[in-house]
Amino acid sequence: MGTRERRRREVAGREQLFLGAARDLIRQEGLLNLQMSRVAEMCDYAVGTLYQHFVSKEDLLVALASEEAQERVDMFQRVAQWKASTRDRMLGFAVADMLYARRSPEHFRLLQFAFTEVVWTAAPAARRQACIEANAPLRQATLELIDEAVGNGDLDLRGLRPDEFCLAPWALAIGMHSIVHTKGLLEQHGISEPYHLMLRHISELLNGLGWKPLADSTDHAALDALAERICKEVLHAYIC
Amino acid sequence: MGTRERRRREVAGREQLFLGAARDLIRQEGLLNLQMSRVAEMCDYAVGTLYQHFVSKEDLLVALASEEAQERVDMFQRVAQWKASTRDRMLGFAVADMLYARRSPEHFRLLQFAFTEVVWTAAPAARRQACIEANAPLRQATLELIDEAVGNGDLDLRGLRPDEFCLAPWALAIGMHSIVHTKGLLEQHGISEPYHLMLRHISELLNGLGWKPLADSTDHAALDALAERICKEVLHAYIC
DNA sequence: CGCGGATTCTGAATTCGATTCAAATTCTGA
DNA sequence: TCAGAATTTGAATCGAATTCAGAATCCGCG
Repeated sequence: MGTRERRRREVAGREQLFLGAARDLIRQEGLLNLQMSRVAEMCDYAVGTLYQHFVSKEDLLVALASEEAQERVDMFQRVAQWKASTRDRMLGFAVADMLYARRSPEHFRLLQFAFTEVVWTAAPAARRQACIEANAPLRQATLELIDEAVGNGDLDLRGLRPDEFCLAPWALAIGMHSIVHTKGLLEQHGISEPYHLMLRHISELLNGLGWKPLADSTDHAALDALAERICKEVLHAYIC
Repeated sequence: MGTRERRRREVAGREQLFLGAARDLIRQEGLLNLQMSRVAEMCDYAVGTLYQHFVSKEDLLVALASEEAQERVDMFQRVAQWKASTRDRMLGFAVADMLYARRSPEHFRLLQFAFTEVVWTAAPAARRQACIEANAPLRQATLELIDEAVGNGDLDLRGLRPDEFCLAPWALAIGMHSIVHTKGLLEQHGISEPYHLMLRHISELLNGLGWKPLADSTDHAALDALAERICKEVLHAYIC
C-alpha cells in the first residue's frame, strides 16, 4: 500500500515547514540570532525531529539557501525566454538579479554566509552539492545564451570557453552583492544606487567583451529605458 | 615618568601577539576551529586577558582582518608609484590582488567571513570602522589614479563620480575572490586559472569603460607580458 | 623601604545554545 | 489485537564563549 509513500510526503512537507520557519525567524531577528530550538518550537516539533532533517545548523542554512534559489532561477528563465537580442537578455539577467536582491536582501546575506568557509565546510557534502545544483540553472541559462550569441555572430569568445567568459559578469554581480550587503561600506563611498550602477557597469563590461550590438556608454537614458522595459515586459510579476 | 607610556606599549605589543597567534592557529587548523582559549594559551596568558583586548571573538576576527590589510596596502602603494601609464597601473592593482590572494588565501577567507552579517554585526562599531579605514588606502590609491587618468585625458568618467567608477573593477575583484575561495564552485566550471582570467576580464572591463590606451583583447600574449613585467619590476618582493 | 589603593591578571565558574540519545509514542503488517 | 520497527520527544550532555571574584602586581607617597 501507499502508506509508506504518504509518510514520505509528509516528511518532505515537514522539511519545507522547517525551512519556512527558519526563513521567518531570520527575517524577524536576523541570521545572528537564529536558534535551532526556536525553529523546532515554531513548528511544534521537538528539536530531535528537526535534527532528523538537518544534521546541523549549517546543514539547515545551506538547505535554506538552496530552496530560496528557485525564485531567482524562475526569473532568469523568464528572461531567457524573452524575445530580444542576446545582449539585451544578458542585461536582463542583471536586472533580474537586481530585482531579486531588492526583494530578498536576506537571501544574499544568507548566501554570503553559507559560502563562507566556516559554514560551507561544516555542511554535509551532499547538501553542498544540492546547493550548487539548485543554482546551476542560472549558470546553464547564461551558458546557453552565450552559445546562442556566438552562434548568430553577436559574440566572439576570443579563445575563451563559455564558462570562462561568463565568469566576468558573474564575478561583477557577486562582488556587487557582497559590497551592497556589507553594512557601512557604501556609505563611505557615498553610493546610493549601487544596482543602478551595476547595470551600467555590466553594460560597459559587455562592450569591452565585444558583445554586439555595442551600446553607447554615454546614453544613460537608453540603458534606463531598457531596464525599465525588462521590468515591465518580462519581470513584472517580481517587482516589489 | 614614562612608566605609564611603557606599559601602554607593552599592552599594544600584546595585541599583536594575540593576533599573530590567532593567525597561526587559523593557518594550522582553519577558521572553523579557532578557539579563544587556544589563542590565549598559545600566548601564555589567561583568557580573561585576551578579553581585555577583544570584547568578543568577532572583535578579534575583524581586528585580524584589519591588521592583515597592511600588506595588501603596501603592494598597492608600490604599484601606485610605478612609472607607467595610468591604465597599466590599474592593471597593476589587479596583479597585486592576484599575488596577494595566492600568498594569503586565508586572508580572503577571513575577510569573507568578517564581512558576513553575523560576524560584522557582532563586532563593535569602532572595530568595524578601523577595519574599513585599514582598507581605505586601497580605495584612496585607486581614486587618485582615476583622477590622474581623467586629468591627462586617459579616461572620461561620462558623468560618474570616481567612487562610482571604481565600483566596477572593485566588484569584479571581490566577486572573483569570493568565487575562488568557495570550495567546489570553480571545479564545476572547469576553471583552473581564475586569477589569470580576472586580469583578462579586468582589461576588457577597462576597455569597455574607455580607459585609454585601449588594449587589443585578442592579444593574450601582450597582457601576459604586462602581468609578468609588473611582477618583475614592481612586485618582485611579494612573489610567493 | 613599606604601605594602601588602583590596576591588571587569572582561570574556575557560568552561560548559552547546539547536539545527543534513552525512553515514550506511534506505526506497521500479520 | 499484538510484537516488533520506526519515529518522536525533550531533558541531559557537551563545547566553547564569556564573566567575574579573588590573587597578584604596580604605583606614588610617607
